[in-house]
Amino acid sequence: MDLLTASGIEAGPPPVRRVRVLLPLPLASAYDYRVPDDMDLEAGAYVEVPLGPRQVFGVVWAVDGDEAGVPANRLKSVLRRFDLPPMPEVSRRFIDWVAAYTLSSPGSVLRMAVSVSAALEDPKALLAYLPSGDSPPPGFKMTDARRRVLALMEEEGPPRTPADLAREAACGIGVIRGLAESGLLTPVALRAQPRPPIPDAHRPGPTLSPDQAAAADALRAAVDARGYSATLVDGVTGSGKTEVYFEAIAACLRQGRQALVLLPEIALSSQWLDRFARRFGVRPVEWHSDLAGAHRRAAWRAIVNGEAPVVVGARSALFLPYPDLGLIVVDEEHEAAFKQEDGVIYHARDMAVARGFLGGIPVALVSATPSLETLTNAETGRYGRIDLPARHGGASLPDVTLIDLRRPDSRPPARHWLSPILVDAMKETLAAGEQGMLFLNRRGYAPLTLCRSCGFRLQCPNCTAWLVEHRLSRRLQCHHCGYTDRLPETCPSCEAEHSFVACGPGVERVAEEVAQLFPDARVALMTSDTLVGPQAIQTVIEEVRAHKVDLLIGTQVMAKGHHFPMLTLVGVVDGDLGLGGGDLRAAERTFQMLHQVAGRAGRESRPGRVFLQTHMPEHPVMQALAAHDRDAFLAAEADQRRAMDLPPYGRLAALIVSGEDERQVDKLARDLARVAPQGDDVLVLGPAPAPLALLRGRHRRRLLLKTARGVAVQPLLQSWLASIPIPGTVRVQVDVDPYSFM
DNA sequence: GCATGTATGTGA
DNA sequence: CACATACATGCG
Repeated sequence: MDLLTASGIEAGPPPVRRVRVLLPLPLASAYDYRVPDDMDLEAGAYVEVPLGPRQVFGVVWAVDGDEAGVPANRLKSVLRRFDLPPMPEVSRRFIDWVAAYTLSSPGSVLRMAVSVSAALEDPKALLAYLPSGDSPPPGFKMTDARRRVLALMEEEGPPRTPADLAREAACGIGVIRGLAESGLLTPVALRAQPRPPIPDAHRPGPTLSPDQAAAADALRAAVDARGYSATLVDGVTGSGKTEVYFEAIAACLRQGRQALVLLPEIALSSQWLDRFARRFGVRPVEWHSDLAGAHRRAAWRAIVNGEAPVVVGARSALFLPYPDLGLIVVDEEHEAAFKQEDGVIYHARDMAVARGFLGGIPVALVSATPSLETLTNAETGRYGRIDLPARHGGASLPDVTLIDLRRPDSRPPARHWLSPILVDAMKETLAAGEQGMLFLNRRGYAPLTLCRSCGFRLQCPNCTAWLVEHRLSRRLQCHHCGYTDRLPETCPSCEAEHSFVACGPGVERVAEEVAQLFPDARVALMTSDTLVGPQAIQTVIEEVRAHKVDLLIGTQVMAKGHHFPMLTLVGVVDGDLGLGGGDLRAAERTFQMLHQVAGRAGRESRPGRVFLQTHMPEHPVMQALAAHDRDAFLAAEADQRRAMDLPPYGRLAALIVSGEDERQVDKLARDLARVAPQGDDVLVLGPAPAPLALLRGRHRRRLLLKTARGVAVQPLLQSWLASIPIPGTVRVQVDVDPYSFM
C-alpha cells in the first residue's frame, strides 16, 4: 500500500530529483542539475552535463541539491553517467580542503584530479587476431611475409594486435590486413589496455642493515596501525632510505591497499624505477606531466579502477582519486620541485600530509637534508621521526675543502673559473684513473653578454632577465619564458661589430676551460639542454659507469642520486650561486643542493674529495658543509627564522598582482596595500616588484602577509581580496606558504 | 574554461 | 555602416 495515500497526504507529482555537480572550471561552487528518472546517481559519480552550449564532465558533489538555489524549472538534466567507480569521499573532501587552503576554486582542484577527461570514456576495444585454422581460400598467394606471420601465430599465445604482429614478423601492417581478409586470421576484441602488472609484495627483500631493519619495522608499524601518522625518515645519502620505505610499501600491498610515492622529478628517475622493479618484480604505474595521450588515459583509468597497486609520480599524482590509498611516501621531501607555482599554488609535501590526515593513513617524508619545516614538526612531536645514521656500504664521508676565491693564491686566472687548487686535484684524480665531476648550476655559456664598446646588455624582451648565450646551439635564450634569438652580429645599441663579450661562467664555458686544461680527458656535459628526454640521461649515466668518461660537467640534473663507483672528486664551481636573491630559503636550499652534490663523491670503498669554490667561506652554509654538521647549520637557520617570525615559526602568504599594463598593476598593488588587514599579529609588506618583475610579458608586484603561527590566513586573505574590485585585465594570485620571499 | 553578447575601434 | 577586436559575463 502507498504510504503517502494511506497517511492521507496527497501524492502530487514526484519531486524533481536534483544533484550538485562540481565542474572542472574555476567557478565558486558546484552547480545543480536534474537527475533523469531512469538514472541513479550517488555522490562521487562521474557525469556529463550541459553547460551553456557545451557538454562538460563533472562529479556529483552532493545528492541533495540546493533547493533554495536555481528554480527547478530552470534546471538542466544530467546527460549521462560514466561507467566508473565513484570518486571516493576522501578524494572529494581533499579537493574541498585544498581549495579552501589555497584559496582556489574547488573546480580548479578537481581539474587536477581528473586531468584527462578522455579517460572517462570507455576505452575502445582493441582489434587483435588469433589464427583461424582455416585453409587458404582459392586464389590465395603465399608470400614470405605472410608465411612469417602465420608461423608466428602457430605458437600458442594471447591474441595479438596488428601492430605487434607486424613488428614481430618484420612486415607491414598491410600483410596482416591481407591475411585477415583471406580469413586466415580471426579478429577478436581485446581489452584496450592491459592491466598494469602486480608488484609482488611477498618477494624477499634485500638484507637490511640493523639500522635499516629497525627503521623498516617502525614504518611498517605505522602502516599496520591503519591510521594517520606523519613520519620523517632522516638518513644521510647512501643510508638506504629507499629500501626502508620499500618495506612499508610491501606492508601496504599486503593489506591490499594502494601506495603512492611522490618524487620531485619523476622523468629523471629511471634508476628509481629499476630499483623498484628489482624489489617488486615489476615497474609501478607512473604519473607525471610528460605522460600524454593513451598512456596518460590508461594510467588514470588503472588508478581509478584500483588496478594500480603502486603509483609513483610527480606532485600532481597526489590529487588522483585513489579508491583505497594506504600509504604516501614523499621522497626528497625538501625538494623545491614539490612546490607548484602556477594555477593552484600548493606544496605537494604539505598537501600530502593533509591527504594522509583526511584519509587516516600514514605519510612518510624522506630526506637526507630535511626541510626546516619538517624537522621542526619532528622536533615538536607533530611528526614521528626515524633516523638512519649509517652510510651503507662502509664508505666514509667525503673530505670537503673550501676554496676561498678572494685569496690571490687560490683565485682562478682572469677569464678562468677553476682555482689552481681544484685543477691540481683534478690532475691527481685523472692520474689515479678515477673520475671527477664539476658542478655549476647554470646552463649555457655565460649568464650575461654585453657590448664591449657601449656596455649594452642583451636582455629578454618579455622578462626582467638577461639572455643567456648558448654556444652549443648558437643562440641566445631566456631561461624564464623560452624566448630565443640569434646572437646579433652588431650591437643593437651602438652598432659596433663583434663587440660582445661573455661575462661569467655557465657550464658550457667551464667545459671549454676543462678542454684546454685536460685535452686528453674524456668530458661529458650534463645539462637539460644536452639531455633531451630520460633516455639521454640514462645513456650518459651508463657511459660514466662504464668509465668511458673521465670528467663530468653539469647542472642540477647531474646532482640527483646516481652513484658512480669511480667518482672520487667533486668540484663546485660557484658555491655561492644560490645564496643571492631575496629567497627565504636560499641558505637552506643551497645547503641541500651542495650537500647532495657532495654526496656524489666516493661512495664505494674509495674516499671522496669535494672542493667548494666560494667567496664566503665563513658563511654558515659553507662551514656546515666543510664540517659535515648539518644539524648545527639547521639550528642556526632555525634561530634566525624564529627571531624574524618567519616560517615555520610564523606564517606567510603572498599576493602576486600581474598584468600587461604596468601602471594598472602598480595601482592595484598599491590599493591592496592601502586596504591591507591590520592587527597585532599581522603585517603586510610591499608592494615590491616580484623577483622577475616582468615575466612572459606580464608585469608583476608582490605583497607579503606575515602573521603569527596561530593565525588562520585564509579568512584574512579572503576578506582582503573582497574589499576591493579587481579589474578583469589584472590577475591576483594567492600563494599561501610561499617559498620565495620577495 | 569558454562561448557569448556588448562595447569599442578601424577603415571605406 | 560593415567588420574586426577587447572585455565582461554567465553558465545550473
